[in-house]
Amino acid sequence: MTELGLRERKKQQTRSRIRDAAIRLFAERGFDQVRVAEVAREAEVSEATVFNYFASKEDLVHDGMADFADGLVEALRLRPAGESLLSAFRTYVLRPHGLAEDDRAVARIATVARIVGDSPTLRARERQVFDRATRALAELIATENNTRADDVESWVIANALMGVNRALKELVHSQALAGHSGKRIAQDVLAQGRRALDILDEGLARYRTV
Amino acid sequence: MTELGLRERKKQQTRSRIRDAAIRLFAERGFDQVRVAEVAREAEVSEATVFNYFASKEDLVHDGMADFADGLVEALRLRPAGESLLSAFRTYVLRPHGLAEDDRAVARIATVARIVGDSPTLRARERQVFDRATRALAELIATENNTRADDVESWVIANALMGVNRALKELVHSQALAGHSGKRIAQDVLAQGRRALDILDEGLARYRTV
DNA sequence: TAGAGCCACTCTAAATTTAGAGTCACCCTA
DNA sequence: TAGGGTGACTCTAAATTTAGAGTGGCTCTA
Repeated sequence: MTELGLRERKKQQTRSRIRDAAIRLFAERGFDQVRVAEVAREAEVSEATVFNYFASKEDLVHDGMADFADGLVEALRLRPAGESLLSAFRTYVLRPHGLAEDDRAVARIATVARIVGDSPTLRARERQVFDRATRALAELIATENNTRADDVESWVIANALMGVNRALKELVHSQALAGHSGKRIAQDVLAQGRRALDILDEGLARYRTV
Repeated sequence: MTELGLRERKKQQTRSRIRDAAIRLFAERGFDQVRVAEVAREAEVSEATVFNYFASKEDLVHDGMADFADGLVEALRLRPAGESLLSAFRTYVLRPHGLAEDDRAVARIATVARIVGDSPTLRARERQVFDRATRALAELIATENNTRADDVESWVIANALMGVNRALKELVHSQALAGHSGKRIAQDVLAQGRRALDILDEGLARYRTV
């Protein structure tokens, strides 16, 4: 499809080499026991180049995590004119993500999940990433509704939506760690995603009497 | 031994990738049927980079040939003070070249020999390479003897020495093409080398009556 | 608590690679 | 024999990578 030029192709290769090397070393010895210089050496690249591609050591792992979190915000921001927020969210949550056909990706996810789980630094960073995305989402909603940026309603909605997104990510991680197949994980994500969407639709009234 | 830095290591890798790609393509389709742009594509490098490393398309093949020819000149130029030219030449001819332990190198030599044999352009270039080296050797000898650069004696000696060098190269090529082992080739080179040196020692007197 | 060491990260200049346009010799064909 | 196409090779500016010398926070130890 996308005929990439030589320059662009090499950049992708370099980025992959660095990230793969990092994940491999982190998985072996733990995030804090590996220096960035070692990642660079393993990837056959200078330390400066590592920082050209990743803003921080933590980003070597959370690379895609920020993209994942921002992905929701962008999908909602760019939804077709006239479509409701909740409808666009439904589409986004139920979209195909390719895990069913890619067990190697599942294995990578499991590895990353373990690395993150083992490192307080990385868990903190993950919260930060989601927090920032949630903030951005709240601002988007507030803007669309012409309300103040710190409007409580925007925050509640943003948290609810990002919460679902994050919960599904957690689901994928735990399933991947449990060694489940991509196919099964995809099924579970779909089922749990629908349940979450239903809850959002109905609101919390049903919990009032619990 | 030699701890090469990252930059130098990558340059060697790039040079190898280009040369290997070129040899592979030339062996498949012939020297004239392959464009430099294709070599570049196969080596995953821009065309400009190919010319950064090799002055001409022909040098993709004769890469080492010029080094080989110049190697003799340099070895003689840098010989220990006081050692005679012929003595240094003997040392050079009988030096270990590693072919006995490297049958992959022998295979590469055979491939290159076939490519060169099939291309008039490349055969002409090979003659040119040896011619230039012979010229340089003659000048070196003339300089050392304080004679004019076009002194006949220097030329005779230079041609004799380079002739041996070249004959041994031809021997290696034909043996490699015949599929002989590196070990056997090394033995033959040594034996024939000694014979050649003997002839140089004795002079041509023995042929006077033939 | 001062000092030493470690390590993530930054900065700068130099080296290398790339894209792209252009030159030139050669061959082929009308 | 003029004109068009091909392909080796050159040139320039911009992009990328590297070496190497910092900076600054943190921890450990005397």
